[in-house]
Amino acid sequence: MSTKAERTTAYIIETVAPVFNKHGYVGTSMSDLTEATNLTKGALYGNFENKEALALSAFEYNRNLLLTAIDEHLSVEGKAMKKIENLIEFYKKYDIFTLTMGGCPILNVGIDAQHNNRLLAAAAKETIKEIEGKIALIFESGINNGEFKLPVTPLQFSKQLFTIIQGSIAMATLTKDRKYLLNTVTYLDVLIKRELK
Amino acid sequence: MSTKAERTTAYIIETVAPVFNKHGYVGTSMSDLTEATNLTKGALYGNFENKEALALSAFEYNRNLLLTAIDEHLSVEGKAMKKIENLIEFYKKYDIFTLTMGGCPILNVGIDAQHNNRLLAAAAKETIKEIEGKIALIFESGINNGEFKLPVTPLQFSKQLFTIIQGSIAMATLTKDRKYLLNTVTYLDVLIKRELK
DNA sequence: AACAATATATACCATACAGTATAGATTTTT
DNA sequence: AAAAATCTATACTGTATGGTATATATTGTT
Repeated sequence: MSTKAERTTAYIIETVAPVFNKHGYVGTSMSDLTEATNLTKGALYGNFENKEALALSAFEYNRNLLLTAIDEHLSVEGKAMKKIENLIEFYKKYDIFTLTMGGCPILNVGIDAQHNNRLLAAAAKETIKEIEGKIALIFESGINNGEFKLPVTPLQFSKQLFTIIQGSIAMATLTKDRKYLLNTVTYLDVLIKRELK
Repeated sequence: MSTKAERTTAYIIETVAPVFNKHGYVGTSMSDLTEATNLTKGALYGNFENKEALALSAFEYNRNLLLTAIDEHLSVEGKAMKKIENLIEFYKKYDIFTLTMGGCPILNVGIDAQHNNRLLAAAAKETIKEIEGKIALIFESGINNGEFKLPVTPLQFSKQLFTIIQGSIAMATLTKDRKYLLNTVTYLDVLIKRELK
């Protein structure tokens, strides 16, 4: 069983993660965090070196939630195409999935940190690379199984797929209209099946 | 000819716009702005009511630069398809276009302001609507001229087109890799020609 | 149960923040 | 060129910021 201190650290990260994700690194103050956690500065600074360390842990937490969800949807039984379809279904409801964390962490943190925090910006970039890699692996297996052929390399196809997904996430976020997710991600489904021969 | 005060106001907006666009509303301090403009607080507060008014004017300035560029590319001589192609060419070099303003104002301001400033968030949303409307008009004219047919309404097609464009802008920004713009926007070109029959 | 180790609360620091009052400088108008 | 209007610099609010020192509680260990 975990120690009290470990559970407190975990509690802080969980509680703080949506606050950072919503309001950004500079937009989140230490008092925002003491308020959210109902802890004092002493507790926060006892468990984390500074605000930046907190923000990095918070992003890592959200990132792990996302990567785990993606892994789950990609590890469904069946052919490669089935796995991709399952991932697309996940992204149709991505707004609901990211509701508790306060929006897409890649987009929010990545854009927010761009000119404000190198480490956070790098972490967001790295997460994109990981997701693209995961999707590319599925396409690769589909090719190796003779399931389909791709017009470009698996990684390139994965990048373009994820670009369209990220576009619909951005648009749904910016306009507060989930139809962008539904429509464009649905279109993506049609698109892929037409492209894979 | 314009008065000195008007020119100062214009100078402030121009100078301040990229700062706000890069660092966001909360991430930009009044002293950042006095530094950038080489003016004092007195000058800034003499010309603008407060920080929010400055940020709104700054966004409006960037937004106008963008809308003007889009208008220019859509008003090229020729058929509707030619206009769309011209717009796509513009977005291939969008990173260069937005270099001086410090990135895409819609994405930066829209995401940054999401949970920090209602007016800015609404302004970004409104700008998206305007752009989608402009593109939809071109598709509409193409249909009316008998140039092509669309599988969905002009506005819906425009929305999906812009979603993919905004996706490649987001990805290019987050990864600092302009290939996302080149590749996905190029793919978009192929896609449209296949879709329009 | 007593002790050592650790975690948290309180009070505080220097600095930075948005915003203001006012005096002096510069335009604009007459 | 003088007067009125306007713009800008300076000096100053009060408050909030991230971070720290230290005393007090709370845990974990023996």
